[in-house]
Amino acid sequence: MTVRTRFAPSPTGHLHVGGARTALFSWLFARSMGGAFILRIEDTDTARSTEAAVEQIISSMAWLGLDWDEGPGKGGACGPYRQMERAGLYESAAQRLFEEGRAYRCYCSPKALEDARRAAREEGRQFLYPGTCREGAGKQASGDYVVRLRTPDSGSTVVRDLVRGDVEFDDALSDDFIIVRSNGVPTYNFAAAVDDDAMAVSHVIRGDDHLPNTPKQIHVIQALGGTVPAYAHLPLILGPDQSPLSKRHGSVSVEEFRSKGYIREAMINYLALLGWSLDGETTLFTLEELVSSFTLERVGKNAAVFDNDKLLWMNGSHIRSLPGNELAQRVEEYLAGGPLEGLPGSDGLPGVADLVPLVHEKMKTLEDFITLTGFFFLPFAYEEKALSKLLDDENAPGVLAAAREVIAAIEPYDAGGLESSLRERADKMDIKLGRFLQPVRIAVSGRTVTPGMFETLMALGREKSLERIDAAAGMLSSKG
RNA sequence: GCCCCCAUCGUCUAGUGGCCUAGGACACCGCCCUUUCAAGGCGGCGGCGGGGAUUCGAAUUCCCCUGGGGGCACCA
Repeated sequence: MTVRTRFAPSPTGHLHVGGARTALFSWLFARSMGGAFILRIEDTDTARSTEAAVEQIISSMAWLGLDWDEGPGKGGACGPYRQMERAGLYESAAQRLFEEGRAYRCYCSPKALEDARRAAREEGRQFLYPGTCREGAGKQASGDYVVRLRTPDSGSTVVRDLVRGDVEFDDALSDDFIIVRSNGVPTYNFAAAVDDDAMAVSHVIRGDDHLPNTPKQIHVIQALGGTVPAYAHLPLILGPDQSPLSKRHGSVSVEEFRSKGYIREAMINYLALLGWSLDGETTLFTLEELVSSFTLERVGKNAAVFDNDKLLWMNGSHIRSLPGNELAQRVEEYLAGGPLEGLPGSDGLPGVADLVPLVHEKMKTLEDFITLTGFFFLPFAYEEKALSKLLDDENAPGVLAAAREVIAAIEPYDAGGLESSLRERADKMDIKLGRFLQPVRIAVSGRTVTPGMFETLMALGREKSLERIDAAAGMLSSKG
């Protein structure tokens, strides 16, 4: 059997990390089985769906590297891949079911049903559509109607789930649900099932919240005479307080993480481990490694809390394993379009490629590049903490004067020479290197944390270094 | 209320009856390295929700309870 999976988001907002995780698992499964991955846009909720959201989702998926074999912008044998463009299919499917007596028209007013529902709730019992229009109601030829699927009154429907095992639902507890609204638009459970069948989806991989819907979809597919696919319901992703992850927990969209300087490798790796594990030992994976080791059998059943700390650590780890030139490229891309674009490297300033090697191992996000190296290309300013440390250091004036002398005199001006001469000078003054370098660091960068001092002095250049040291020394002496 | 799912360190998890005095990772705390900060190395803290049952033996099997979550729409 050919494996065909699909990711079917409804375009009502950005791609959420939960959705991304679902997409990733579907993608991984398809890729690992040599199957096809389909992207299908479920935009039947016309009130909430937007074109901008479609574009957002597509761009987030592309950024993550989750490419699809069939879908928007790609085409495919089972298209179109947007449900609103497939209206005819649902219509004819519903018509067929109606003609075969597997579905019927229901003329009950929404108001009457709502009242009955409320009454049932107040009495504490579950409301089930009573089947008022089930038999012979088609004769009633006037008024709005919806189409309902005739479902079994007894027996049970078993969902064969690859992560949960078999889950049994009592058919007596479900009713004849609506498959076509009075406005002619199909409902989710109908459209999704028709499409899964029409697109020959072999494995439906989706969030846990869809498990209770599954028997309905199975009923649709069976009524259609189709083949019921295998299902795999993934556990939910929770926020730190164990409630379902939502905006109030902070960043939840892939786009937000991207703009905060997270890289796709880390995002993918982290998401993969949210609900899946290889052996409990291996934590760092490349996309290729995930493809070769992913299996549905290793997907866990319990909901997982999204841990920003671990993601951050993992991002740093993946940044560190990027080749230097690749990281520089990512930083350039990250800066592109922002206020800093083109600033590093302009006007004799050190460029991104010059600076990246100095901070490569310190960066946890691409955004860190800016905080770590900003003093090279942004207008000089002291950090408050750094300034007070400089002011409090009684060695500062002497050290600055000595360092100035060394830096001004050294020939050639290189990191090795700088290091040995500065070390020698610190030695002579009987000051430990760390204490000696700190005032210089602050004078030159305005910060207490910088890349290695000698590399920093090199990247900044002799002239600028001296300039800043002189400014600091001047400030110190005028202050008394 | 009814139906369904889930339950190992704070978090992500390994674990499928003896290899578990429960392993790894993040976080946290020490120490080492060191030019600041990271990174790295070493060590530490910390967990099987509760009760029954099966068994020579349960984290692992079964039942109940508790807790958390999902669903019960002309939303998806």
